[in-house]
Amino acid sequence: MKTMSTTQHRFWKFVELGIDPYLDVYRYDVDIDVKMLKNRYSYLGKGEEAQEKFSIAGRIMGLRRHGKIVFAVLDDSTDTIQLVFRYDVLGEKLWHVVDLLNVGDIVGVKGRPMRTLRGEFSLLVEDIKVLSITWRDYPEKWHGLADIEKRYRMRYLDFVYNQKVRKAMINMYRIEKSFRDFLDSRGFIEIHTPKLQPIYGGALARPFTTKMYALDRTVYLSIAPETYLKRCIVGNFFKVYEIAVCFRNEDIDAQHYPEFVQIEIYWAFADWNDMMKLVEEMISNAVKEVFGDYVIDIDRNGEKIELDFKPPWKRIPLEDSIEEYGGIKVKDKPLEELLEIARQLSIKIDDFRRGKIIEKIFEKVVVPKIVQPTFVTLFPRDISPLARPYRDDPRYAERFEIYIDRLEIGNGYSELNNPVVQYYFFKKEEELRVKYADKLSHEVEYHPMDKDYVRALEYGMPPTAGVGIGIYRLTMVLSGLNTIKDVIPFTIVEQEEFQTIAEKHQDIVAYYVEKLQLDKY
RNA sequence: GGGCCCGUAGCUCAGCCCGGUAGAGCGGCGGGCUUUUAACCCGUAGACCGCAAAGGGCGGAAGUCCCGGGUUCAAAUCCCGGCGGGCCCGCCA
Repeated sequence: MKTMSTTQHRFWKFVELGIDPYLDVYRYDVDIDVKMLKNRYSYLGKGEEAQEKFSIAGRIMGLRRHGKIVFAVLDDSTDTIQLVFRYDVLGEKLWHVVDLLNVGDIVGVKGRPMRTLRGEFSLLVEDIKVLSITWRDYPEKWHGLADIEKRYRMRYLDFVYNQKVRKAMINMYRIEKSFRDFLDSRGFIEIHTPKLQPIYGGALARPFTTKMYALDRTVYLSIAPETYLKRCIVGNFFKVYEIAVCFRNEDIDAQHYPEFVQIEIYWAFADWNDMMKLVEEMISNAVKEVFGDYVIDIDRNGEKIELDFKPPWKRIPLEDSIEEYGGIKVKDKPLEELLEIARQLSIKIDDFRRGKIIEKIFEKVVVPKIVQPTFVTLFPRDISPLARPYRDDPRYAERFEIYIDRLEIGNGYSELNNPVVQYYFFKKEEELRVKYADKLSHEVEYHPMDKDYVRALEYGMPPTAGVGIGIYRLTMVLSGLNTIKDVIPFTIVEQEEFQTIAEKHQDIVAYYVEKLQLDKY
């Protein structure tokens, strides 16, 4: 808003006209949405008007004033439509209202569908009701809201202005719905696991800690639902999943955010191969449902990418991929040679497990080259403490990761159901933690010992396959967005100093205190 | 944790390198225009503070160009520190 030293606030002009939406208007009868209206009257020719009247409501996104005719753009969240306000149609009184409109105001309008001489489908407005006003100026129409800081600070404006972000929100909802429908049709049920846990686990990450006053103890925010969903398997829920919020106290970048959503699926009597089939079917099915085809075109910062989700996806063992994509042989190489390869690739190694080094090399030379949906299989056993050793060679785990457009989207394996080996792996993880603790402080994470989980396995877990798929990352890839924060509805920003309208305009505060008798009741 | 970049009117930005009274477009306000599509044309206020206000006012102040210091006759501009945001690297998906 303007500073009020030279101008009366627009609000008072509405009051003069006898309009105060906060006092007068509590609802508005909408009888069609813009998308449907446009479809129904697509046949209208230039200059033609329909006879039926419709009421629609939404936000004014543009105003073009031409004297006794005004064109506006209304966004009702399904689509936008041009409104035509004509003096001769509206009459003196309503014309004053149109005169006061600003971009950002919320209105309900009633009128007849028409097509202008220039061919623009419109609503010829016969009645208008102001449902809410904006007290702040909206961004410039051409650039919209471009400042990145403001976009995250005022995400509601980002939603209004940035179609790609808006679409991503809808895409994400539809993908999740598609996953749920798909799993439901196969007999899976969703179970919500605790977000507050006494022992964190199911992934290797630094947790958030918080205080639970009821029990006077420290608890961890869930870093993954895995160990609880597998307890469900032990509990004879043989097909379970959860679309779970996970918290990991790590840094933020274009691919990571401390709070994120993933779907984890556990399927008893199946192994990793079954799970890969399920995953490629589930994701490709969702892509087809949401985007209409298995093959989709992505615009990533002007770079055109075609992604083909039609099953089956490429499968390649991790060590083979390093050779295929990077021309480097790592299979059966001694540790010293692996370290030398890492050094030449200028990879900093501070965790000297063989598998970790191979994984690093993989991330450096292979990941930036995988564009089409791909399963990378056979991960080193020593960095997979919850996975089952590969049946043909115990140096590997029956584990796969899903890569799409150079991003790790998911991770799955034949679940380790042997409580004795599970305990042994946890013990090893503990030792690693101790070994590197003083050297690296918080830099390297290991899976903590979880005896309660081991006991659950001791009651007998069937052979089971599991997978986790990052919903934000998948949505980000499918929406052509470059940073994960763009698909997260609201991200954290530091507090900022600013004044509210009430702080700036005591006269308006006084008006409402009087009108609503706020000081009396 | 390390490196780099950005912060100027409600919005989008220029000005900074090379110090000399703070700019444009959009938006606002006033006027014109009954078929526009970032409409157009004319005029105008607006960057900090205070006071007035049924109507576009009055006054202060060389003064917050994110904030605080410094250099200088003079700082939006140069230097140092901080705050906020972004990008890259390390770590987690």
